[in-house]
Amino acid sequence: MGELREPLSELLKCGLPQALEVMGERWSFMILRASFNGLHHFEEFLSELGIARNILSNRLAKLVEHGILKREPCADDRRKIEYRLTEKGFDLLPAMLALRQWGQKYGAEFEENPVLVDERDRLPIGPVSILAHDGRTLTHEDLWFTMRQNVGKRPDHPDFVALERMTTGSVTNLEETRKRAAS
Amino acid sequence: MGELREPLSELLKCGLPQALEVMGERWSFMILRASFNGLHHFEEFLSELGIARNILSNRLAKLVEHGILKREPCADDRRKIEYRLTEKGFDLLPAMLALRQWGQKYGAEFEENPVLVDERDRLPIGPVSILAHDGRTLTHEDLWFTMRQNVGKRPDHPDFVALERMTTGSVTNLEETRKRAAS
DNA sequence: GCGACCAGGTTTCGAATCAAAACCAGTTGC
DNA sequence: GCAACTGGTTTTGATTCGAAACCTGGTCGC
Repeated sequence: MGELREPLSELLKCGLPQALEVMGERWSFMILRASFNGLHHFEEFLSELGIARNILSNRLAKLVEHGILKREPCADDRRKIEYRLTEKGFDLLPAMLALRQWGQKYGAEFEENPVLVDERDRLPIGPVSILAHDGRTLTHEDLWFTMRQNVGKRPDHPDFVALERMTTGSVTNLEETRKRAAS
Repeated sequence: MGELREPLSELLKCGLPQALEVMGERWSFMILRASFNGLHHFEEFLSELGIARNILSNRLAKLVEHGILKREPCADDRRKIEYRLTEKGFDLLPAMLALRQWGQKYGAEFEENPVLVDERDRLPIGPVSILAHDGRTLTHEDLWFTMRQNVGKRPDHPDFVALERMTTGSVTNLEETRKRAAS
């Protein structure tokens, strides 16, 4: 009962630490944004971002090392190196846009220009969203943690073990649930 | 024509720098995650995260200063302070989940447990997604930059000024567009 | 081919940030 | 009143950051 809380916290080893290992460092997201904006060369990043030379060198190396960018010599001018997003890099777009939209919403000195639109109808994109498996958009109030073996089961299912409401951390476990089911 | 590229880059002052001002610092996202997991007290964060005392103190102060957490003395025990997410803090959930899912997808030593499910059917949530205004999910290939005044206009519209494909940075401008429209 | 120049780094060194540990100040339980 | 607990601050070294100088190929003009 009481011991559910603690193990649950302990078990919450999610992907966040791994994500932050690279992207948590200063400039990583700004370099990523520049890549998404079509920049490919060292000197372009350098002048666009106003980052120190050695730090840029270091970050690009780390992003390459982690497979977010790929580094290849330019065919036509072998002085130049091209840094391009990999599939893994492209997959960071939702995270970057979510951060960006949040910063825009609350940092907002002025409205942004240019604006991101979708190809189909040229209207601004909507907010980056958390979707259920069937496409409904969810908020933090809709989210719960549960053990893998409980997926899809109602909390009064006999095999149910534990469930925790995200954010509040209020726990529903077998005993409590049985009581509620019986009453 | 050629001068479009440069001003576009210059103008891309998006919300990202403002977002990173707070959330770009080490531990900020981990503290946020802990808050979403229902932790509220200094010593809880301390033992859960393994962060240094002074750094935690500093980060909590900054998160409060930026309105992501609110700090209030506990009613029943005035030694304790409660740190709770504000609306602005809750709005970081998509960004945090997107990062987390990305880290899970590529860092994945083992499958995560517990898992996030939605209240309705207890099935695992889907990937955090970029949505068009009408709810279609978009990828980076669907995204373009355009000036605010062009929103909703086709590129062959007479008032159209400039448009840039995200990622590749290939530019469509008035002259090119007219040519294509005429041919 | 040769010297000037350019892209992309590395090195050096002072400034800022991080982390571990010790210390400090209100509250509370007894 | 006194020990223990919560949430800090201070101090001191280790790590990281940033500005500027230097280095090493590749390219270009001629």
